[in-house]
Amino acid sequence: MKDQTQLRVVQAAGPIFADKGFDRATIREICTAAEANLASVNYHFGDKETLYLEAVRHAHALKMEQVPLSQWPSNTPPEEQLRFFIRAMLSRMLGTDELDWGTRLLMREMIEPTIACKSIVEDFIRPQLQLLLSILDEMVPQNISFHRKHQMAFSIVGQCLHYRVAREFVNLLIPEKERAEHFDRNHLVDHITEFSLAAIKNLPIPDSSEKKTS
Amino acid sequence: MKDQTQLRVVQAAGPIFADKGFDRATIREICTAAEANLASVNYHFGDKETLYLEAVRHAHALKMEQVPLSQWPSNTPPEEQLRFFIRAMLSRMLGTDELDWGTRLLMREMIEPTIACKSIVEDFIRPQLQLLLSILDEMVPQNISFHRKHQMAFSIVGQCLHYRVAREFVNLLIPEKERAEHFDRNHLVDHITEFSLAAIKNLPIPDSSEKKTS
DNA sequence: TGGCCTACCAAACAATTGTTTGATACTATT
DNA sequence: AATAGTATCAAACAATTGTTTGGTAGGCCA
Repeated sequence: MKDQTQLRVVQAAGPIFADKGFDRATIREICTAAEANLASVNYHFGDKETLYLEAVRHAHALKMEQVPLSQWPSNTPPEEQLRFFIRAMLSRMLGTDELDWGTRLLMREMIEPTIACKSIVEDFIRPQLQLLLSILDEMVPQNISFHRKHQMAFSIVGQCLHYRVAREFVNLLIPEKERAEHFDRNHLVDHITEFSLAAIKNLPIPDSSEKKTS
Repeated sequence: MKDQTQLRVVQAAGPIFADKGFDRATIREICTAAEANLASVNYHFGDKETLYLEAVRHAHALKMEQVPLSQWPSNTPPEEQLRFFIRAMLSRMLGTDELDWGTRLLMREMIEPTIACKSIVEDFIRPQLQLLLSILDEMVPQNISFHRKHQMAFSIVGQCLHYRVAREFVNLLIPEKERAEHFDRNHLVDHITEFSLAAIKNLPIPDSSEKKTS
């Protein structure tokens, strides 16, 4: 049977799309990397855009199978669950540059959404959000509203996201030495966890009354 | 004197680069928008890339003059200063789509830094960070360390950044109605401010001892 | 006036890139 | 064995795009 060139092409396309973007990535480069003929993209996928879509879905499927959502004992206290969650999310985002092209693809979808965006959110993002919400559920009053729980969740996610999205800015803002010493993954997990826990536990709980909006 | 075509080109280039990116934006489109000849880019700027740089610098200069950093009475309590700061930052990020191309350019620089990145950080980002740090200074113990203050600042910035970077994801995750009602600018300012204040005021202050890192 | 420089323009150029084509080997089916 | 279908390939194609060119108009100065 043929040498699975279709598969080789998708696999080669992922990293290339990830770090050069849709436009800068050329079919020629992808096919060369996949050791496939130039025409194989149009033969197997129709055009460049559907190859991109397929590559994103492939990356997404990979992430799903290699990063299981939750895996802690069922009796883990919610505070520790949150720490685990944050650790996992930060790990995914700050992945060493070898194999984090999946995340890079995701970032691109964020600021320049394509058709792949919707399925990514439903299959990949939403389950994570649900998990985070269920952790929060054990720490906040039962009667808290939908949107407040979501706002808290986004506050936590945002803190993690920052170190990926604004990574280059952080590098320029924080001196090398300081960064190596206090902004590595472990310290960031600790900080974000404690910052968030302190916030969650001391947040005022006015749910029905409107708040001052200056 | 000539019709300032050089200026017209930079001005036209900004929005186009912002929403199509460097590659998708064509010199022809820019020149058409600027009502300038196709050759003017190469005549006035040398090549496409330096035009891009000039456009970014131009956008950046505009932002600087139209969004003054702080303007609150000197006796404003730090809690309210923080609220103002967050409001200003969110406003800049969620700007109505007409004139927020400056921010869009910034986003692109974040995830795909060019040579313009460094000067943007120094002239635009760092002053904002300094201002935020000075606000925090009035709310945290004096002896708190450099990196912990910066981590707090990043936690605040990250929460705001999230709603811009992951905007499309939020739109898909939160139903339209809910979003219009509880995720508009005013409500987000309130939430982020209170979340951050609760965190800041209740954060443990272990500065010398290492923390658990699971 | 006559030269000189700058700004501008229409047209052409050269390189890249996505896509198509026609042929060839190979497999499976009848 | 003959046929049909699939996968692969080298080469060509067509469109786009950044860049260059040669020329024109007009201001400025000697």
